[in-house]
Amino acid sequence: MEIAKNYEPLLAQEKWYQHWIDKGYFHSTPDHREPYTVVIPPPNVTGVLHMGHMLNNTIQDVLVRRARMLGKNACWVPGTDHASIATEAKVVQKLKAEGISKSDLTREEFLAHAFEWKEKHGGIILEQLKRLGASCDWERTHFTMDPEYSQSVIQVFIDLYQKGKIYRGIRMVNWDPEALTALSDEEVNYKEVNSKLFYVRYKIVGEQDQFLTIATTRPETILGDTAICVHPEDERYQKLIGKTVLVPIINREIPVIADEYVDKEFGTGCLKVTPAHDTNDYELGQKHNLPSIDLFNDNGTLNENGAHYAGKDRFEVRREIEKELHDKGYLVKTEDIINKVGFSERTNAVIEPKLSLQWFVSMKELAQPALDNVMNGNIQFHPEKFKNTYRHWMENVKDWCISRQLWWGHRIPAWYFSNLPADFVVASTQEEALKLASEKAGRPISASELRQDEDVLDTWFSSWLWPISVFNGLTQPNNPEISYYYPTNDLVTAPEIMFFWVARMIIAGYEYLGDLPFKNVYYTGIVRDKLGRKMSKSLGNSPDPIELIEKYGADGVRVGILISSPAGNDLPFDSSQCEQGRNFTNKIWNAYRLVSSWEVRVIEQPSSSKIAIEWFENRFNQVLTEINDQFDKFRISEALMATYKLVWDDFCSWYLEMIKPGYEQPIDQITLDKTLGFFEQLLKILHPFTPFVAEELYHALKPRETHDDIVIAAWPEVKQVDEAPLKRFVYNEKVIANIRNIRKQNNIANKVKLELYIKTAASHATESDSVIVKMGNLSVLSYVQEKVAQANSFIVDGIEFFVPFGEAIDVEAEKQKIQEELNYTKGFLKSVQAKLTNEKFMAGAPEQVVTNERNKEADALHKIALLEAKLSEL
RNA sequence: GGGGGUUUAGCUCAGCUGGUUCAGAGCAUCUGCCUUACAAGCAGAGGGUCGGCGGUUCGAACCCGUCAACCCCCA
Repeated sequence: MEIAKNYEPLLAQEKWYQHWIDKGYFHSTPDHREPYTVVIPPPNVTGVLHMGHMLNNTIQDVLVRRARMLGKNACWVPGTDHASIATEAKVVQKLKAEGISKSDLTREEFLAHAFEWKEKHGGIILEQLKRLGASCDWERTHFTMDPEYSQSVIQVFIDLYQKGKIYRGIRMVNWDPEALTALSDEEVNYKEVNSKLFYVRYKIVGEQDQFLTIATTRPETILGDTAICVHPEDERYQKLIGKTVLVPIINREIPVIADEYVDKEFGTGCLKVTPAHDTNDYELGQKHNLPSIDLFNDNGTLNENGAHYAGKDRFEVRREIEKELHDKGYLVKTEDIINKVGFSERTNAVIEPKLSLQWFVSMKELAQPALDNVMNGNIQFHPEKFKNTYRHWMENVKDWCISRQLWWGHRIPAWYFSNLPADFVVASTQEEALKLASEKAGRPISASELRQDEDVLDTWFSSWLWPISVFNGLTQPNNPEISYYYPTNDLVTAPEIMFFWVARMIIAGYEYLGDLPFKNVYYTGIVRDKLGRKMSKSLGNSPDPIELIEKYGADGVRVGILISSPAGNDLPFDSSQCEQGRNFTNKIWNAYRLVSSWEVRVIEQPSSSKIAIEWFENRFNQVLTEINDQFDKFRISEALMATYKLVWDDFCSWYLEMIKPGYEQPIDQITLDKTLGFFEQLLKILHPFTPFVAEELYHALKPRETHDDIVIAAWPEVKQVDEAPLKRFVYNEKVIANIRNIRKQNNIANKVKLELYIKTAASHATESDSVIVKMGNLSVLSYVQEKVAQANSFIVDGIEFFVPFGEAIDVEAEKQKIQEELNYTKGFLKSVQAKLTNEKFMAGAPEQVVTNERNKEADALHKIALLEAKLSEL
């Protein structure tokens, strides 16, 4: 049968993925085997597959597939995250396009639209992951708003509330005036922007025409000022401390206070304090008992405290107030300045620090075990350097604002029974809330009096339970699944969400199961384009992963992604890497074509084949040891590179060439069987990286029993390595490379057979001769006592080799070549002898090192003698 | 402003406790080959003051100091 010259991946991909699913190979149930569990970082339901997912999930799949072959009960749990803000924004947008405004809908109606949207789009990424070959247990697909999952989220809220770890309070929060919700600190991106620094003067009360000048980037908040602050040691302002000044425009009187917080060097050294609108000012206000004057409405417009600016947007006010300050003589000057401004991660609106009544998790105590168990290595980070960042954050952890003014998410289970802030209870059902409320109020509370909190919980407040709740570990404590699969083994994720997610999962793990959620965290880098820019939809610089798969095959893309992405390092991605991956799969395919074309006949096994087999067997085990080691250290790209070179260089370029019969010549049974065996072993170690071509060829090699598939085949065992054949082979390689060089330098075609004479004692090992004859394409290989005249020559391991000249010779070129080598060797000898005559070296260096230097000296002397003799003969 | 990291070939990166060929790999480049598995290939070659300077040592890519550039996190 004619086999295609190039591997066509698409058919194989569809066929084998379906086959794996049909056989249930990815489905796991607890059994006697050691579990190997990975939970997927659940992608947003809003998302489509991007290169970051490709990298992340390829790594997970490689780990999972290898674990499965190692005989573990591998379970990779997939799922999606409801992504409160992002999804709500998408749904609002979609409704808007249909002419529906969110405010026209009831909560229930809106949620109906949202669920409909989720059903339609929420599974797209998971479907795309199948194209990549992801071996997830699809029967276990979870969603963070599934009923039982939601139940666990509410349960945790209630539990933490009862433990006093959740509280409700007025705090400064990051307010997104566009999404109209509070955000956690982690959802704010600080970016440098060009701003103006406004120098504004405030009249000092009780002085004639005396002013104090402050500098601010936010003149629109002046109306909310409640103090001016200076540094207590700032000589310029000593006499002002304790006096009062008038806020421009509205002439409200405010005190001048002193605090070391103020930077004397910045601006004028006078800081205006607006406790309601700046986090640091808020803290100053707390410390000095200053009132807070809230200036803004939720949507970023000014409220009635904004005087004649009420109702106008904060940025519009900034422009207008500049003019007014100027016209009225308050504005001293403006300067250009670059400062950092917080933007909402979701809407990109400028964040407004705002005093707001929100729900918080008190973090300090909860975080302690999570910090300790990473620092002591119970949970390992790869690469380890991320422990530093982690520690820093955990040691300075702040309370976590978990309420969001949204509808899409888990509704906060707090129920109010009056308008007083303290009149609420926390309960999982209305029924229970009624009971508790009645108790708390000391009177019967009716259902109509009870009102549930309108807000939902931060999405991360549900995803921090992911490794637990996908096994229903909270709703059904100690059930067989959670007992078996938890703790999970490896988590693969991006360092960007170390705090959002990783740290909090660890916290939840210790708080709720008293144990770590995973043993290893592998941090991937960011996928960047050729110019080093992060790949993003808005830049349009990201290739479509599905198109890549269609162009290069899933295996090719997997290799392309992994080939240069060490843990924690960014991956500068270029599709040429996928080309390399595709070429690699094609190479494997063609190796199979070669092997499959051979015809067996009863003939004697050539000794070159015997040697090749002995060598490759040991080589394979040597490299397999290395590959296993790389995997154990999570050095995935290096494991891939070692595999790549073993297949391409060792197996294809050397082994197959050594055993390859001549054109239309048969092969002997032993060699063929051994070769097929090697091929099968290679396919197995290739399988985690290139599962499709591996499965395809595994079945092409020979007919298989029903359940004999590579996806569940056993990972090869490492066998004892015999160093001797490996060493001999290095010698062979050198000799063959020299012969090839002579061909190259003298333009001798590969077809022309050469003669090789070796000057050495007869005792020299000759078992490799057949390999050298074959690979060097020699007509003669013979041992001689004397030098051969009129020949190209080279030296390997102190032995001289001669290849007689053909008709054309170039004595001068040959002389020059020898001279160059002679010069180099003499220089080398000199440096070695410098060490050996250095008394301090001889006294200080260990014996082994000195012996090595002595050997180097002897080798060099011998070589110099040979080269000089050669030179004189020419 | 505080903390962390990085700097080795054109690109992406290895180089474990300083000591055998330690200056490496893959890709890219160049040269020669359409050799009968594969031109998505074969066989070769070139390319680096290991960021700069100083120090410790018999010996430094590796240890110390310092300067510079870049990146990340936190404020």
